[in-house]
Amino acid sequence: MSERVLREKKIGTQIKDSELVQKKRLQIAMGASKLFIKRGYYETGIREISKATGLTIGNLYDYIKKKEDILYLVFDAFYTIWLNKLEEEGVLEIDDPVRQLRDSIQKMLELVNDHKDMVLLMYTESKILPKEFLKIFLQKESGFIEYFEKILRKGVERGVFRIKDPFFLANIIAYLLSVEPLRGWNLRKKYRIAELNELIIEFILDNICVHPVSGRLK
Amino acid sequence: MSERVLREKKIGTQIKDSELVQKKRLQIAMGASKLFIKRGYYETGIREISKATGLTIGNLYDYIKKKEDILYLVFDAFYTIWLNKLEEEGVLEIDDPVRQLRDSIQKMLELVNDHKDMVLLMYTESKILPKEFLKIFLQKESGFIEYFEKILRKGVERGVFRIKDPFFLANIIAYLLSVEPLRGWNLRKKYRIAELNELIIEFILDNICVHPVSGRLK
Amino acid sequence: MSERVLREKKIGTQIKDSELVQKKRLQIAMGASKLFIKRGYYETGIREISKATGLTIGNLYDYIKKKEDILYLVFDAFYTIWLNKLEEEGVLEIDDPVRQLRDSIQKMLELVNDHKDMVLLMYTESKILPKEFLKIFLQKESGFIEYFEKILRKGVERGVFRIKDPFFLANIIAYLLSVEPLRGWNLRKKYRIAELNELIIEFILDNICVHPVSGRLK
Amino acid sequence: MSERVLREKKIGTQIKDSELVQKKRLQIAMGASKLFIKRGYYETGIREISKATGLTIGNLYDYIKKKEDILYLVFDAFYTIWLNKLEEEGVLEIDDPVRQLRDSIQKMLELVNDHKDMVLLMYTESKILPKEFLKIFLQKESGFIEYFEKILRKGVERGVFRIKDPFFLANIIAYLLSVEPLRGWNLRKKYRIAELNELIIEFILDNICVHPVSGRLK
DNA sequence: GATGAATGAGCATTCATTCAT
DNA sequence: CATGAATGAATGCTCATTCAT
Repeated sequence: MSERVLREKKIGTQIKDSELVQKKRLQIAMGASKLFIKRGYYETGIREISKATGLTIGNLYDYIKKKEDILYLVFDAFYTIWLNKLEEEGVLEIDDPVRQLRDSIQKMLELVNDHKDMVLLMYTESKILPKEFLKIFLQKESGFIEYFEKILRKGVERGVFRIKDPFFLANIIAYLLSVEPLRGWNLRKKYRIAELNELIIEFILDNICVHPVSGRLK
Repeated sequence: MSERVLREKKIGTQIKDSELVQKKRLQIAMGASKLFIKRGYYETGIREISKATGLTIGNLYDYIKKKEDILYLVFDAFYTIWLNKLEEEGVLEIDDPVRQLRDSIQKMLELVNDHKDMVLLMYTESKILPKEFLKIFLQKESGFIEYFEKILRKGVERGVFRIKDPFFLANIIAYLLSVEPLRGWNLRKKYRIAELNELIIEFILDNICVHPVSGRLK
Repeated sequence: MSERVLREKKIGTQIKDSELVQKKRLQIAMGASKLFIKRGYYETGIREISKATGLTIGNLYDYIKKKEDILYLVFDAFYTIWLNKLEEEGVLEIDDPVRQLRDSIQKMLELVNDHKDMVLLMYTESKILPKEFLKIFLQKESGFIEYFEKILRKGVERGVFRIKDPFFLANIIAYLLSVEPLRGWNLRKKYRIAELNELIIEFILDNICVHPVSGRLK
Repeated sequence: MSERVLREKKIGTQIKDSELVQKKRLQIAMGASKLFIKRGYYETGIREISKATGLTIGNLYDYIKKKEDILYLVFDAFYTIWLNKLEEEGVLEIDDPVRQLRDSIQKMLELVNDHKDMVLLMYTESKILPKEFLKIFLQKESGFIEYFEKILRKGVERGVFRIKDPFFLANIIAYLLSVEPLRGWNLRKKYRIAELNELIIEFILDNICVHPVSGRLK
């Protein structure tokens, strides 16, 4: 997604078998994510997490140092999953900026909609992350925004986009991807997911493209 | 802001003197808000709130039933303050839709920037509100969106706005008002507040207005 | 015992009624001391202490900050008790150095023997005290040694004691008072308490006095 | 040191190769002793001991049954070391009781001063030893006291010591050897080690000898 | 004989809430 | 109405010990 190398900050552990560590941490992330989504970080106890992950409490703590680390594990796991999904989709290699932007937004909206609870969790609980992990988290997010910025600049160079400030717009686009998780309570009154996604894409592209692209306008 | 009557949901209390109740509840809201902003809801204890508000713990519980109620008191107090501020500003009575929209957004962005921590708190902690209070909270938010929707419809009628879906756009506008609190960590790298506000206003208006209005374009 | 003022280091508390604080802290000290003596500091849990003191755990923690504080409370209570006992005995006002020394040692040995477990506890667990409290504890102990030093110096001035180094000897005397708690396992094989005390007193006085005083020698 | 046979109480083990057992147990004792001295028995975890000894936890438990056993291993190892040291020094064979007593005390004081932390540990933590091991520990200590008692009796027979009760005095002498570890916090304010040792030796000998021996008195 | 991951009871401590005064 | 001491279940976390490999 970005050339910048995101050095993986490692949570300390005594366990020596590093494959096992990875496996169990994924297990923890998957088990805990459901609970965090359902009841929030603070209302979820270690005992519940232990039960949900199938690890005993002591064993759980062989793979983390503090409860907060679990939140990082959860966020990290989903980020990884999402990045893999996007790569699989092939949007990273599309040459035409208009199509690349449209498809990227489309795919990401689908991703967000499939995991809206997780997105919401990230917005509401990322403040809990230990500072070092918060930094990594925001860095990954930054890489994500840079991806949009690059597409926008490419489009400007090729004369298909008319944009005053690609950095600003990239941030806005990234932000708009999360309307549903954050404002869904109101938007869901009127639109179904697919409609909403269509509206968002149009809203962005109409604003940017030199030649109208919106399907509906035709 | 909205004709819809927002029936005040009352928190139960044994105290008879209703003026006293109102006074103390404001006292609680103001004292607690600082703490919630600084350390979050869960990390703020009742004892701290008691100290910050100048009420003894027992007395505090004469005006609330559960800790969660305090969060509602806080949110409610700020909503009231903000609505009053907006009314004072006179934007509600502006006739020209373009000017009214521009000024409304401008004022609200200023309000948001003066209280970005509180806005962030509302986004991150509103999930904690007891369901009944969450409903009220979202209703008030709805009224707020309706206000934008009305301006937009007025502009469409008068032929100064070209908008496909005023409801959708009103939601997007309301959502965009909070970019700074939610995405500030990245945007602050490049822009000062005033610049950012300018960019947001342009972004919205350029998208809507039949005749270009953006200052910079001229 | 010493003119030096031992400023009481206060353990923090939220409780406002300071008489209550004193009462409850004594209650804690008395309850906990038995447990510490029986099973040691580390093997005694807060839950046991709660039960033994008749305070609920939460209430217990209204009067202390950490478990370690309880140890200080225990030591402090006994020090106070012992000092009062010694004052009551009237040994502080005896004028004749020989008689004052003999009676002081006698009384203190009795005190030590009545509380040998507590003395042992103080030797074995004082290392656990928070540094600030350990300092106070040792200061009190110092005052105690100074008391002996003064008697010794008085005796030297009056020509009834022949002593090279009163400070050293005062330390030795204070140390010898605790033979029974620390070496009792071996001494008890042969002596009853009274005999042992007599032996200790003789051992010290024979070593110091210009004119033989030992009862047995007469 | 004593004719009494101290039957070595064996800690159970499944390991057949008894030389290996001895080697590993010494390894454990040496590694653990440093930790116990630095942080005390209770604050030292098995994992730390495992690391410090270079044995994996599982392997550690092949040579002990409970954590307490390690304490015994530590105490035992040092006792052995000390006894060997004393034998090497040749004090056991000195014929003249005055010289033998003086040299024995001197050597032991040096030993104690070289290992004051270990001596202190023995005083403060020996209560933790399983009863069976505590008994052995005290028996060894007894043998040690008997050694002094014998010298004293020999001196009495030869008319160079005037002592009422050699058993009592032997206990006192053994006890006085540990003043520094136990009362050092106060004595160190005024004396350096060598001075203190000199004072202790004088104090004992002056008390015992028919003819004054103290170097300083001359 | 050696390894180290797994166990889970146990620990000290916190904190929203109550209620006698 | 106000006070603040009392409650005790629940929390995050540790650690001696075991046992399958």
